[in-house]
Formats: sequence, C-alpha cells, structure tokens
Amino acid sequence: MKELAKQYDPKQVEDRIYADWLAQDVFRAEHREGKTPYTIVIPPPNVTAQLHMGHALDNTLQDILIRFKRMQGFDTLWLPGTDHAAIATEVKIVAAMKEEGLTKADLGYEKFMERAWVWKEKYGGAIINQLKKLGSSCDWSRERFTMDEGCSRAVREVFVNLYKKGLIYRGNRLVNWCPGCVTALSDAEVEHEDHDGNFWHIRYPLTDGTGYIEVATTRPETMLGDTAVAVHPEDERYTHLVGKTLILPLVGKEIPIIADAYVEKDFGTGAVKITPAHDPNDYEVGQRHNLPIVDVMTDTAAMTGNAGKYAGMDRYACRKAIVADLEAQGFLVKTEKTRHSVGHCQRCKTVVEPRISLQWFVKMAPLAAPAIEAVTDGSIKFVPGRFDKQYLHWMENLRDWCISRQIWWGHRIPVWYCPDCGAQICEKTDPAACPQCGSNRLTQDDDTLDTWFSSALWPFSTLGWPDNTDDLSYFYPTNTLVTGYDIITFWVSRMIFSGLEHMNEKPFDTVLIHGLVRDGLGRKMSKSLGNGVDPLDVINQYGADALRFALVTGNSPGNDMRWTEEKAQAARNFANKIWNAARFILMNLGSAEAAAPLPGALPAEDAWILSRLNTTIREVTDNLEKFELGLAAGKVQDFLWGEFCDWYIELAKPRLQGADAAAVQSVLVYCMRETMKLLHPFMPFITEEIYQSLPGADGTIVRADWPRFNPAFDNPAMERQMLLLMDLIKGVRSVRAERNVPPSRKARLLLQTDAPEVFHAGAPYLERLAAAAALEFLPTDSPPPAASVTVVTNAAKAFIPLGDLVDMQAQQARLQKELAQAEKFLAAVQAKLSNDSFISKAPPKVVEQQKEQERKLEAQIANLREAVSQ
RNA sequence: GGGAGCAUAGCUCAGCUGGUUAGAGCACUUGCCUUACAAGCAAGGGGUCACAGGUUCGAGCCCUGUUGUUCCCACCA
Repeated sequence: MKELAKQYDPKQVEDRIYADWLAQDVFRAEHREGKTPYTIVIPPPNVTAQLHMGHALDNTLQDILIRFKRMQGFDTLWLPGTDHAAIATEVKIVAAMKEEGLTKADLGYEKFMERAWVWKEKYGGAIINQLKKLGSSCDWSRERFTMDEGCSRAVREVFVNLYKKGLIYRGNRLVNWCPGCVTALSDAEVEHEDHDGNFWHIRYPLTDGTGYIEVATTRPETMLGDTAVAVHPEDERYTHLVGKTLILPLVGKEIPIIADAYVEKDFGTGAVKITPAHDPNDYEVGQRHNLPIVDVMTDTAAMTGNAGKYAGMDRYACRKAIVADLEAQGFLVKTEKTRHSVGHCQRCKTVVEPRISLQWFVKMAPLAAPAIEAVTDGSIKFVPGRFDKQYLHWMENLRDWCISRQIWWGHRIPVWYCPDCGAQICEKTDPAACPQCGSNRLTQDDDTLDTWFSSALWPFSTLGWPDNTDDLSYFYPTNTLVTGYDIITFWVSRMIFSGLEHMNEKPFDTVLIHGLVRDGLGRKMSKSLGNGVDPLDVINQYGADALRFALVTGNSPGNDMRWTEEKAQAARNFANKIWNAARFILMNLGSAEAAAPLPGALPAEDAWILSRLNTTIREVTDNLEKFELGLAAGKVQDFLWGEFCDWYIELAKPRLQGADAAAVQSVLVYCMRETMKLLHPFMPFITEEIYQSLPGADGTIVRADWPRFNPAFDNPAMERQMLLLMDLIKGVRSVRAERNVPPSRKARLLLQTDAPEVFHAGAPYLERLAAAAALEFLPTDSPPPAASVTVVTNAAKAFIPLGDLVDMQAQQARLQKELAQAEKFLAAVQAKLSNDSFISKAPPKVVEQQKEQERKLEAQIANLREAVSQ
C-alpha cells in the first residue's frame, strides 16, 4: 500500500493530470458510428485577456456539461478559441505604442497590422493556458481565432452574401461616435449613465425684433450647429411664430421656427433647438423639414471650422466659452441643475457624440423576424426562461446595425471603389480591376468590421463553414451555449439571426445564462475598484477543483453570486475530505482482490448505502439534464460527506476487522468509484487521481461510463431499517453530549424494543458509534434499570447506566418536553388526516406519508409515555 | 418612462412542477487528538421565509398590492 499524504495537495496532482489528459488526447472530438454529438462552442475570450472570475465561472459550467455528456457516451465537442476583440485590442496596442512615442499615423496601416499580429502572438494564448489550469476539457486541436483564415473567409462570405441580398448598405447617417476610440459604435456599445449637468435656458431673438423664444439645452456647444427651433404644432404660445425666423445667438445666422409633433409642450420651455448633425431626434426632425446639417465637431470632438471663433476648441472648453459668451451678451436666461442620461463608450468610457458619418449597416428587420420566431416557438430555449423577454425586447426594437469601425485591427470591409467610374465592388475574391471600366486603380474601403460581426458566425465558422465539412454537418447545430446575461444582446442575439440566415438552422438549442461574479460586498469586480479576485491565485492557493466547486455550489442559473474566500476554503476542505476517504479505503484494501464484484446477499448497511448511492445517481443526473448544476454539486457532496463518510465508513470500520472484510471492501471501492464519476465533472483532477488509484480502474475517468440508476439497488426497506439504528445512535450521542460524557467513558446499553433483530445486527455499530460497552436486551415489560439515562425513539427505549452522571429530574424534564413536542406534531398530523377534503383532494402519496408519520409518532409517544411514567 | 430580478439563520446562499416539524456552508457554544481527515468528529443555539391581502385541503413557493434593493432597456431636448 502506498503512503498518501494526510492533506490533499492539488499542486502535486493537477498539472500532472492535465498533461496526461493532453498526452492521451482524451478531449478530442470524434465521429463515432451510432453515437450522438453534443457540442458547445466556447464564448471566445478576448485574445489578449487575462482569466477573470467571470471566465472561470463560464468555463467551469461548460466543462461540467461537456464532461457529463462525454461520460454519458456522446460524441462531445467543446470547441475553444479566442476573439480578436477589435476595439479592445487596438486600444491596448495603441497605448503600448504611445509608450514608444508612436501613433497609428506614424506607422501606417501595413506596419501597424504587422505590429498588431506580433502583439497578438506575444500576448494572445495566455488565456488559453489559463483555461487549461482551470481543467477545461476543450478539443484544443480545433482551437480557432476570429481572425484566422477560416473565420475570415466566413466573414467575407457573409458580408458578400448580405451585400448582394441588399441587407448590407452604406449610408451617411447619424451614428454613435466615440471621440476616444475615434470610430463609430453600434447602439449596443453605448452605455447610458445618469450624470449631473446643467440645463441652460437661452434666448433666441426673433429676426423681426418683436421678441424672442427661450430654448433650453444640456449641450450648449451644439447650438453652433442649430438650423431651426421647433415647437409643437398645437402649442398656442408659439403657433403665431411658426414660419418666422430667429437669429441664432453668437452665430448671427437666421434660422426658421418650425412645428413638429416631436416636441413636448410641457417639457422645458416647449421650444427645442434643432441640431441635426449632433442629436438623433434633431436629425429626424431635420429630415422631415429638409433642414441643412451643420457639423460642428471633428472626429475627436474638437470644434470644426463651422464653429466660427470656437473652431479648434475641445467640446467642453467650447461649452464653457459659449456659456460665458451667452451670459456676457445677455442671451442666457438661467442655469438649472439637472440629471440626465449620458452615453459612454463601452470600451474607453469617453462620452459618445452622435455624429453624421458614412458607415456600413446591416438591415435588421428581415433578419430579426426569424430570430424572434425561433425563441417564441421554443426551438431555442433560454435557461432560465425569463431571459426570453430581454432577448425578445431587444430583437423587436432593433435599429439597423452599424458594422463599420474606423480602426485597423479587424476584418477589412471587402468593398472596393473605382475612382474612375465610381463603381462599388463587393465580391468573394479581391477584384484586380474594375469590372465596369477596367480601371486598375481600385481602392479598398478603409474601415473594419464590428468585432461582433465575426463572433456572430462563431458556431459555424469554427466548424469549417462555408465549406460543408464533416465537422459542420456532424456538430452543427450545437447544443448548449453558456454565457452571462450581459452579452445576450451583443452576441447571443446575433448568433441566432446569423445561424438562421446563413445555415438555415438555429445555432444551438439551449442558452444557459449565468450571472456575474461579484465581490464579497456585492460589487462588480473591476480594475478601478481593485476588488477583483484572480482565479489563478485561487487555483494556486486552493486548487482548480476547489475554485470550480466553490463557483458552482449554490449557483443558480441567471443569478449573480458573491465570491468570498471562505467559499474556496470550504471547497478545499471538501476536496481534503474526499482525499482522506480514499486514503482510508486504500489503507484498508490489503490486497488487490478487493475490487471483487459486489456480493449477492447484502447486510443492511451495504444495501442502505448502495440504495442511497443509487438515488443520488438518479437525482444528480436529473439535475444535470435540467441544468441545475449547483443542486447537482450539492447532492454529490451531501452523499459523499454526509452519508458515505459520516455513516458508511464508520459502519465499515468494525467489519473491516471481521469475516466479511472483503465484502465491505468491495462496497467501499464501488461507492467511491461511482461517486468519483458523479463528482468528476465538478472536480476533475482529484476525482481522476483517486479513480486511478482505486483497484479496477480501467483507463481515465474522463471517458468512464456515467453511473446509471440500478433498480436492483433500490431498497427503501433497508433504508428504513438503517434509519431505526441511526435514530438510536443519534439519540444516545445527544444525551451523552448533554451530560458531557466523553466517548472514552463507555457504558452498557440496555434496550427495550419490538425489533430486536435490527438492533442485534447493529450491535457493533452501537458499540462504536454510541459508546456502548455492551448491548443487552430487556423484556419489554421489565422495569428500567436504576440510575440510567433514558433515550426514546419510535422503535426502542434505551437505558444507559451512567451512575452519578444521571440527573433524574433533568431527565424527566427532557422526556416531558420531547413528549409534548411529539404530541403537538401528532395533533397536527391527525388534524390533516381527519380533514375530509385533505383525504379526498391530496394525492394518495401525500396521504400515505401522513399516515406513516402518524404511526411513527404514535409509537414514539407510547415509548415516551412509558419512559416518563417509569 | 417601460421591463426584469432579488428580499429565507449573524454572514453567503439553496429550496427543482405548492405536500413531512424550512436546509447547507461559514460564524457561534459545548465536548472530543474515536488508529481517513483538527481543512476533522459529535452534540447544540439561532429563522413570525420583507409587509398586507387573496387562491388552496395545504403557501417560502401561486395571484394582487406595498416597501426596500439591484439590473436591463428607452430619443423628454
């Protein structure tokens, strides 16, 4: 027998086992005759990301599912990869260049891209190794990258197809513009936040000198681009002024007063300055009234030449200057404090500026319709179901998707322009010359695509699409997508309409949504707060198994969780408990024959634990099928610790010295092995280590058969019988603890019972677990022994002669209290049973439970009454 | 302005389609180095399941309202 350490050390185990798995290639997906595929595509982390707790949770959940399905015999594929994360990555690269005093303009496109790829090679892949530390059983041979050759080809294919269907178009539109990243953004990439600001009331004089109109704005700098003032058509205060003109203060330009129902009469002054170039609503109003568009801001939010004397100023400096000038010239009526929503760039947090620019868009309405149907008709299910609403609400209110970005790191828009004839060419292969005029002076569009454009294709681009590969036909559609609720809009929704559009089939059937991992105070983990927990530190200190188990226990779909170190400690303690249980079993095996098959006729305790194991198998499997991973983890833990360790191993101890040692050994090994399988998806490393060391191990646990419910082991009668014994043991322990009797002080145990055979068989356990020096049976009608403590269960009365430790008065009080409680409970049970509507309406099973309860209580009360009167 | 979640023991949270006397971990109290484990064992204290109504034989769970809290969406300048 090999000597195992008393404490489990994950460091001695995890890396070695992971290396073994890779060496044996056990994660590789196969196409086997007669098997069913089960596929998960990883939400690709940003290629230069560092593993954080969100990744740890997301990937733990995926690994649990894929390991479970793999053991169930599916042809599993967990397809890994990374995302180029266009803006996020480019921001990092640009920041690093700045350290060297370089800008993108200094390098130019080609040199910048060279640098970017070098950067990607250098820093990309760290996250892949971190996923491996976590134990992720991805098929690494199929690892992909959103900008690799295949994914790029898929992007090109999709763009060209949509272009030719007229679903991609280019237009000069008002879009969200980030002056920090200097690019357009999609609506989804703008985060709105309430800010304190001012509401400036400004007087615009009428051209004819008969008065003025007062407007109010939170962004006075945009007035330089005003081309009208709008009022509500039915606002009596203003109707007589519609059609007249105003002089725009500071600018001196004449602008019309128009009527438009967009204006709310009761808000502000009821008159709105209209700046079509810098506000989405004003843009709409401008379109309706054919107003000119005056763009007053550059791509970095400085003022343009249109801003007159303010040209070149930053937007906020300009705001200050404008307010000062308005005040100085008497146009400023008043300044109110206000709180209003301000859009920020998701990546760099810069305040987003609505801006007119020439961008590419995807026409959403035709794509959204089938994507909505797929969820409403149930062919794609969110778990939990309430996320349907979030998804549908988003999908039903979509505006066209702005997909062009003015950055370089990404997929270049595959459109060429002919300077000679003005042709616009979009084909699957790069055009050498203009198909219309033959010009060879074609230039490609400078823009790149939104990073989500490529990740939207992830479930099929990674399987080889547009080629009809074996992987694509076998593994698509995928099965389960696991992700956080925070990217349903960015990613999940776009994968759904993309899959339906390009594959004619949904990309997955189930979307398992999880929440955020927050800190111990419930705050989001963030760099600025410095409250982030590094999963690698946790792995280093407690092990990957402990991290995984801590993340999954108590976690329910869709809900946020708080991370505290205590959770890791608890999980680590559990790992140690498992380790020691295994150590105990191995220490007691003696020889290898202990792997013998289970004996035919089983003693009560063996039948009991096998029945309990059996039930656990059924429940855990059921929970996993229903994506109740946290419940499943809890049940394995309860069985392993609370039943197998706390009871069965203790019961096994005396038997291991006796004649049926071999039988006990085989039950111990059997239970341990099956439990390791149940636990393997959650704690892959320690379960593999133990599985391998148990006799009879056949290869890796990764490919072991998932335990199945075995009707032959289902044994409620034996479970009931064991409960009688356990009740008595607990009762004896309780009274002894109450009197502070140390376990070393053994005492005789005298029993009065109608089921002596049960307790006779359990004698060794009573001696060991209830500190009984000897077990004796008294006739049921004999008087109690003197100076003894009395324990009452529904199956027995036990007397423990403890001499001077016995306090008869306290004992009477305790028994009276127990009796009162039992009687109260019985009364409640009998009230139900005497209620006709309960009998007639409650399911028979529930009625039977109550009757069983009544029988038990009556037996216990009878025993208690006797004990009290004795 | 619309929508959703959460509210259960001192703390963090489970509680699956309503069905025994509401659970776990941590913390706390007491006793144990019982030859797997002190990261352990045993025993124990601690909850009017936010509040108010309702449905039901039966409600932590379903319905209505209230309060508190978190989040998502939204073009009131």
